[in-house]
Order: sequence, then structure tokens, then C-alpha cells
Amino acid sequence: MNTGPARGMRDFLPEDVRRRRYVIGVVTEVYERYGFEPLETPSVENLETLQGKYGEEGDRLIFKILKRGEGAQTGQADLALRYDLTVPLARVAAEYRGKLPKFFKRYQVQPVWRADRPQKGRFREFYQCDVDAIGSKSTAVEAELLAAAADVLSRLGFTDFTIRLNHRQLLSAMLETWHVPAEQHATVLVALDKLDKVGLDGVKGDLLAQGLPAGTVDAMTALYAACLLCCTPESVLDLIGEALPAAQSAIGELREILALSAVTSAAGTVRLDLFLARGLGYYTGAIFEIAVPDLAGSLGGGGRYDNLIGMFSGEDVPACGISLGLERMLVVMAERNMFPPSLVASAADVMVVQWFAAKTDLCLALATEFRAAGLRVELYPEAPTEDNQKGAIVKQFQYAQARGIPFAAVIGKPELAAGTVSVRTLATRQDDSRPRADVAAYLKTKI
RNA sequence: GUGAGUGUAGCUCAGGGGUAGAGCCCCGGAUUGUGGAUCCGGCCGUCGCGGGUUCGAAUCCCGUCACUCACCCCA
Repeated sequence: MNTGPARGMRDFLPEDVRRRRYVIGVVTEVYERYGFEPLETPSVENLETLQGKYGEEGDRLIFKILKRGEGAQTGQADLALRYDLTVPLARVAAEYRGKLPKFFKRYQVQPVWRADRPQKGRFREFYQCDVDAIGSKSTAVEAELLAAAADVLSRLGFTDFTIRLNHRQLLSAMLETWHVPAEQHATVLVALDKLDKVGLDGVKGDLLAQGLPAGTVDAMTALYAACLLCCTPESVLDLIGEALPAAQSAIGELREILALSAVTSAAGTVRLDLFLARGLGYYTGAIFEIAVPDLAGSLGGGGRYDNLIGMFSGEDVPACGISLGLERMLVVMAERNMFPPSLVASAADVMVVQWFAAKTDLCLALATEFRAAGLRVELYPEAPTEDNQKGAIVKQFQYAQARGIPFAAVIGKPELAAGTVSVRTLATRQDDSRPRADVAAYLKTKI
């Protein structure tokens, strides 16, 4: 019998859970500081809610759930595991339009599922940490979202991340200006996105291989090469503005986002990147992607999606959001040893040793007193036997030591007679006998 | 969907045609009011699975599955 979890899924042992909770704690604390409110939605959505929102590639990766009952024979699916947190949010925004505030700011930390092939930092079940703001077209929204994400990463100890920034309308203005056929939009954007991997000549070759006219390819790459020579984002935007009159409003927004970000926690981390594409279908405006040098994928990403909610309600509502990948952050943090030492602390402050062969009640009573005092207490579950008391007691100390529990509490014969408890500091093996009534308070001063 | 690598004890891995190994873990002992070291002993295996070659396969060949990594795409 295979005892491993299903492909791409993971079990989280206690140490893993502590690390995950630590990161989630930082994320939610920061998000709340920006005025975002918590939301949770079901793991399962109606299939039609999800389909057609993510683009061709995304739709293929949706985990579908077969119909029950008579429908089971047909292999038809009517439900699906949620693929991201943005589409469920759009559904909620459409459904509760009247109940939600005019500007609805929510955060959501929940698992999503994708039928992808797993690899480093990529799983079939993973947590996204989303923040989204609904109801405003102001670029202040983008700036605050970028600030919140940058704030989270800084607080977790990341110092070398960058937020790549681009705009969907700038990309489409470019595609239109160069008369790229609609069916080639996606592959051309993907080719341009690879600039930092394959270089300018690589991109050029790729575009020519796709059958774009040489003149178009030259114009594109010449523009991008010129941008690479610019030393400020502003001059890049000037250049693009001249070449692509259709991109005026996108360029204006990018200018605002860059300027606003400079006065937030995101200062110094936002980088204009005209090659950033992003595959998800629903983005309409600014798009972001967060990266660190030694991770192939991204730490997070997001963008503006001003007509996704309209796909549900019929009435467009502007919206923008950003998502941090919990396990992406965890993978890098584990590699770089970024967890605070307190996270590896033991499960208990003190272990009650069972000294006698048949006085479990005495030990459990002591544990109860400790717990009432607020200590985290482990009772060694097995009492010694009459014929091997010593061996059993040795094992108890060894067990406490191995589990990293700092103190052991013992009531043996002299302690029983004197009404005291002996506290052993495992690390130093020093014993300290105290009146039973004082022990809990004493221990609390030591931890 | 494409490509590569790895599957041997609970864990980490060695062994590459001739009796299945080491370290760690676990259990017991040296040590009866006590422990991390040391020493001694013990437990632990369809060598991923199926087929083929061979007198003989963990080892060579074919297939298959699983995991890992990369591409694609993404968090």
C-alpha cells in the first residue's frame, strides 16, 4: 500500500505547520494593517463559474468533479475545485453587490488546486494569499496593493525581491500597432516575456520563426533595445509613448503607479518591465509579478481586472488584486534559513515524569495544576513497571531531551514525603526542589 | 503535453552477473534515584512492479509505475 499523499499534495508535519502558520500570521497582520477584511469561500465552485476565465492553458488545469447519481455514467463534470481566489471573489462581489461596501477590500488565504505537473515550488494543492480591492479605478489601489505585498515580504526578511510592473493595454497597443494577428497575440507575448532568458537576438529569432514580418520584428526589437538603454522608467515611458500613441492611458497609469509606489513600503522594489506578459485571461490593466533571483517561478503576481465581475453580474466593476504564493515563500525561506529560532521550540514547557509504577493519578494531577497555571505540559504516558523502574525512568528523561522539552517535573519518594516537586533542567541536569504549590509559578518565570 | 534523472531496511545511501550491506533510528544490555558519550547485542528487506537474457539478475535488456528536476505555464 502506498502511504504517500496523492501526487502534488503534501502532508504537513508539526514543524511544517508551525512555519506555515508563522508566514500566514505575518501576511494577515500586514493585510489587516492596510484595511483589508477577511473572506473565505468554498473549495468547490460550479464548473461554469470557473470555466472560460483563465485562458486556454488555465482552463485545462482545472480539477473537475464528476456528476453524481445518474450523471456519473456520462463522465460529465458539473463542479470543480477552485483554481484561484480571484474568480470566487468576483462571484462574491457580483452576488453580494448591495451588502458590500462601495470599496470592498478583502484578503483571503486559502488553498487552491491545479492539475499541473508538480516540480520545485509547484504543487497541485497550494495556498494563495490574496488581497484585492474592488470598486475603484484609482491607481492608488495598485500602489497600496504593491505596498502591502512588499510590506509582507520585507517583514518576512526578504531583501532582494523585485516587483515587475507592466500594463495589458500597453501590450495590446503594441500588438495592434504592429498588426500582429489576434491568434498570434499569446505566442508573441510569451516570446517577448523571455527577453531576460534568451536575450534580444533570441527573442528576434523566436518572433521570425513564428512568421512575423521581418519589418515588424525589427520595429519591435528596436524599440525594446532603445528602452534597455534608457536609464529611468520615465524616459522609457516617453519613448514608448512616442512609438505607441494608442498606449497613452496605459502609460499615464504606469507613471502614476511608479510615482505613488515611491512613497510606500514598495519604494525601490517596483521595476517597469515591458516584457512581462502573464497568462491569466482576465487582466485588463496594470499587471504585476514578484520575483526573487533564485526561484524559477514567481513569488506572487496580480493585476487589474475591470470586467471580470461583469462576467457574473453583467455590470462591470473595477477591481485589482495581488497574490502571494505561500509555498513559494516557504521554499525560499527554507533554503535561506529565514525562520525565527522560536519556531523550532518544543511542544511543551515541561514534562511530568512518572516515577512510580502505579501513581499515574498523582502525575496527572500535577500536570493539571501546571496546565491551569498556563504552562504547556506533557505527561509521559507510560508508568514504569515494578521490575524495571530505573530503565523506564531513564527513558523518560531521554524522551524529554529528544523532544526538546526544557524541564522535567518529578515527584519521587522524598518529594512525596516532603510535599515538594523536583524540577530538572534537562540541559544542565540540575535539580531544584520546591514546594508543590510554588512550582508552577517558578516554572513560568523560567520559560 | 515534452525531456532528463532516481527508485535497495522506518530514514540517508553504498553495492553494478555468484550467500543483500553500512550509518542513523528503534529495542535490550554494560549502568537498581536517573540521561547526551562509548562499547556489546538485537529487530528491520518481495532490491518499485512486470517480462526477457542467463546455469544464476538488485546488477544486463525491454516495458510499466512512482518520485524528483527542467520545459510549457504559473503562486
